[in-house]
Amino acid sequence: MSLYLRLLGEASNGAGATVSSGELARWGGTTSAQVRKDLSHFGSFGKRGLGYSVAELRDALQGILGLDRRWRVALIGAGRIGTALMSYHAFRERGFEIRAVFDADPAKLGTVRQGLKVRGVEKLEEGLRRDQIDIAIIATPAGAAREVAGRVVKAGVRAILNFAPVSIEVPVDVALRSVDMTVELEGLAFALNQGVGKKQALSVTSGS
Amino acid sequence: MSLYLRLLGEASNGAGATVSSGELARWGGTTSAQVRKDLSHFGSFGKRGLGYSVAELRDALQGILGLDRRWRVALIGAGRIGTALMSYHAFRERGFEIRAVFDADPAKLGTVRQGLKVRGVEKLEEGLRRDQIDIAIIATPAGAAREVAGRVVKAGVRAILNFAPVSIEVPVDVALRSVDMTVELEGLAFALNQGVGKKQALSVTSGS
DNA sequence: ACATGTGAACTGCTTCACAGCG
DNA sequence: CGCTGTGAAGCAGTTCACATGT
Repeated sequence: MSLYLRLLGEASNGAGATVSSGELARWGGTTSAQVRKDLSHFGSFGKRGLGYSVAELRDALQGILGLDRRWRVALIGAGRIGTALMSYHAFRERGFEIRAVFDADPAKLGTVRQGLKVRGVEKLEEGLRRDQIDIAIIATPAGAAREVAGRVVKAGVRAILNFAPVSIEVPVDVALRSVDMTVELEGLAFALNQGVGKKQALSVTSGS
Repeated sequence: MSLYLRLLGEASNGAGATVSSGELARWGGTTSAQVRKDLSHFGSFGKRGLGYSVAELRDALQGILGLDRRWRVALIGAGRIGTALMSYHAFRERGFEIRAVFDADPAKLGTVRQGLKVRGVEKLEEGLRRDQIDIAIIATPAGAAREVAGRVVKAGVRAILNFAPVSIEVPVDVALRSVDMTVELEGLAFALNQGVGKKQALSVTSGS
């Protein structure tokens, strides 16, 4: 749960050098037992009677989540969402470096955005391999997403973040995450329709 | 699960007028029993020995998900992500209309983007109420997200879609969804770190 | 005394298996 | 005969409760 890592980052400002499972729980909207189970699954980081050292726990989580190294990311699709992602500083801060950008539109080919030259999709496989890309972000129109995903997988990339509003199938040895804003909005509409505000609530967040 | 609705939309091109639970399952990456359970939870839409009528099921799901009406959406934050969302046609197609845009930057105040005039955040509460906003999308920098969320809730909006990379707390009678791209990438990094490609896979999608 | 770490009970969801209807 | 709808079994993840260590 990379959520904890974020919580720690927020907590380190002003809070003491130690946090209890209860504090983390209140912050994260869960229970203290939940927090302890989650963390204990990876090892024993806490000190009994005290809690968890913020700094220690943060370092441990960074190691577990693989944030102690840099990841090479390719962005496929330089449309509205793609360009927004290029300038999303939170990525770089967390060790995710966008090293390559591809697009099918010849008009965009060769243009430089955020210091990155847009390459043609026909050079996708070659580029992914040459730049040793770890993670591919698909920000193409829905129609192109499936084909792109297939090519990305064939080129040997084993992690895909999909922003296109289509379901994508990948081999079991490829990690896939989909961010579908329409689905999220529909979830909210559903909640409102069921009568949030009457007695029941809905609060969903995706975790690691 | 609004995922089914999307699948139906994709299936309606070319496929027959009827689908079996097995077909939906393969498309959605689950099992036939799962599909039947999910759908049966809201009623009996299928015909035994045949399957589900694509058109009938789609209409039923639209009703359940509240997509038979239009939802009034406000966008708070007209930065990179915000502007990308404004031109995201999939929203409008699904009945989500962005009716108001707010931003704190005086330079953007009054400018028109995608046919929407940017208003100052100080008029947030007034605007939300006047335009009878159903859903607020928070696309502000991380630092401002919490304050904005609080004001939105106080103004009576009961559904929030948060794009800022911070955890937000809302009363139980407010529906909240968070789209955190950094968390998604971290999830992928974690999967790669654990050795996807060895024997285990990770495939996560958020549903309704 | 305080807060972790963990076995035990529990809850909710997924899978199985089959009766029933077209 | 095929596929749905659903009770029953199985499983994973959460909550409870307490023993243990500082």
